[in-house]
Amino acid sequence: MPRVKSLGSLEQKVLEFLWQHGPATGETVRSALDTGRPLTDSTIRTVLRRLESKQYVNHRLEGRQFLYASLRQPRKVAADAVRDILKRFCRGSLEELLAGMVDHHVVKASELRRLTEKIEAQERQERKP
Amino acid sequence: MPRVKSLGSLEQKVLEFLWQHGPATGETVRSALDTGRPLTDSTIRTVLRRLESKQYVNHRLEGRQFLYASLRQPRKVAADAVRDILKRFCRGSLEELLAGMVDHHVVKASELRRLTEKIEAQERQERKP
DNA sequence: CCTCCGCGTTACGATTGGTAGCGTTACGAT
DNA sequence: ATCGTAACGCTACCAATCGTAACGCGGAGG
Repeated sequence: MPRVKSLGSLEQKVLEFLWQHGPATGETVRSALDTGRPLTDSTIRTVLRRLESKQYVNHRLEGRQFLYASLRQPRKVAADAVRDILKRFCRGSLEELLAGMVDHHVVKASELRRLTEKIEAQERQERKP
Repeated sequence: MPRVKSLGSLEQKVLEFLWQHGPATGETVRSALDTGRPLTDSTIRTVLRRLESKQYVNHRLEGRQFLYASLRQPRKVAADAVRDILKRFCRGSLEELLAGMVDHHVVKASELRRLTEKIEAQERQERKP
C-alpha cells in the first residue's frame, strides 16, 4: 500500500513552492527558492524527479519544458501523516491522539470544540445550500 | 529546538514494547520481540542505546544490568508529531488539519465532535472532583 | 585465577537525500 | 545543413541513518 514517503528538507521546500504557486518549471522553482546558496538547475530537476517517483508531483510537457504540479494537496498529505501517527503511537485511537494533543498543549479543548463545530456547520452548509 | 527524531522500524518496535510493558532489560526485549528472525543481544542493545541518544528512553543500573524505560510517553510523541505536521503542511493552522482529516476520512465530523465533548467533560471532571 | 555475563566500541551494507557533472536531443538562428 | 544552446535523463558522490552484529573488556562468582 502507498506508504507515506518521507520528504527531505529540500524536497519539502520545493513541494511547498508548488503548493503556493501552482504548476512551475524547474527553472521557476530554482530561481524562486531561497536555500542560502544557489543551486544548480540539475539539482532542482533531480529533486523534482524524486518527488515525482514518490507520487507527490506530476509533470506535463509545456512547450519544450516540463511543468511540474503537485498531485496530492497539503491537506491530504497532512491527513495521511496523521493516519500514520495514529497507527504508530495511538493504537489507532483517535481519542488518544486528541487527548494527547490537549495534554501537551497542541490545542486547548475549548478551541478544539470551536473548530469542530465550525467544521460541522460548514458540512451542513455544503450538503444542502 | 528538540527536533522530532525519526524512528526506524526496529526502533519503533522496541519502543512500543517498552510502552506496553514498562521498564525492561535488553534481554527481556530481545526474547519478547518477534521480528521474524532472532536478533542478537548486541543488536537490541545497540538499538536501545540509539533510542537513548535520541532521548526516547532512559536507563538505570539494576543489579548488574541496564533497565531501560521510555521517557516520553506515546501521547507526547504523537502530539509532537502532530505539531510537526501542522507546521509543515498546514501553515500552523489546526483548522486546516482537522478539515483535511475530515475531507480525507481520517475521522467523521460527528465523531470528532463526540470525542471533543468527551475530552471537555473529562477536563471539567479533573478540575473540580 | 578462570569464566562468563553484560556492556561499549566499531563496523559494514543498504537506503535516503542533497548536490551536481555530463552526455544527448532537438529547436532555432546563421 | 550546421551549430549553439536549452532542457532533459543518467549516473555518481557523499553524509546520515538504520538494521545487524562481531569483538573485546571489566567485574562478579565459582
